[in-house]
Amino acid sequence: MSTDRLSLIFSALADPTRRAILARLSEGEATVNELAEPFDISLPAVSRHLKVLENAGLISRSRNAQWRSSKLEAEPLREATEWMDGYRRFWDASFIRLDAHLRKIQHDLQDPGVKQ
Amino acid sequence: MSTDRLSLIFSALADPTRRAILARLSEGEATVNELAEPFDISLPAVSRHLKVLENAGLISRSRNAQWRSSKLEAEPLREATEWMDGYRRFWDASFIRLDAHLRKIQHDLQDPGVKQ
DNA sequence: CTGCTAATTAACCGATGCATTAAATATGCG
DNA sequence: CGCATATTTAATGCATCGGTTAATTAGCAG
Repeated sequence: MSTDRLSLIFSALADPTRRAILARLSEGEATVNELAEPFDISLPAVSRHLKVLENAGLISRSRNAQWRSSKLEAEPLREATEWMDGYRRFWDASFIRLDAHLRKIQHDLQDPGVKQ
Repeated sequence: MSTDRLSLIFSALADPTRRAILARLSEGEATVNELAEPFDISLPAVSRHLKVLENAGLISRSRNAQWRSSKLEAEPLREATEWMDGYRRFWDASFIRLDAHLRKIQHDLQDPGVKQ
């Protein structure tokens, strides 16, 4: 029960079919049938992938007659990126340089003016 | 079978305990016992979380006597962020403005110089 | 109302995930 | 060697996941 938001987002993204669906939706809204077309899985399976994406906030859906259109909602990706940014200094080259620089300054303050 | 790298990374990140372990490791290497301490789950459970993180490339491990030390490896976070960057224009305000700007330029080229 | 199309829900199934406890393995030390 | 500590593996249980087919719901068109 009570799964936190970030877990919902990451586990929604953990499935390749769902990521493919998001990729398709980045080109525009689509109905369930349209989304299902490229995959050789059944319609109910796609329908449940969409529910997972919706629960994670990654898509929203609207009804137009008997068609349900899905739309990409990228806010959760912002949240996930924000979380990862907390680790940026461990992998981003420019951040690593900044880190080293700050460490050097720190060092120089404690042990200033080494000649040569 | 043959799970792709991104899926491994995202599903490793989908568990709150594992994210907490990464957070702890961002402050420095730690042994299994040290990592287990804040949680009220068994040692074997922690051990398996570490295996998941290792399989995703998010940590590396070394042995020192009977202690196994885990170290954060952030490269997979770079990969995940890179994937998300493909969607940046959908959520990053400055990217959205850029998008609008580019669209305007495109429009002006086709329909130039509307006076006043 | 009937029938058609779109989509979801129900019922089921096998695989995987995450936890447990108990047993096994690895390493250093007296 | 024999023991203590650190960690992993084995065996097990239960819940969730991702798929299926069959049945149901929703909306429009005649």
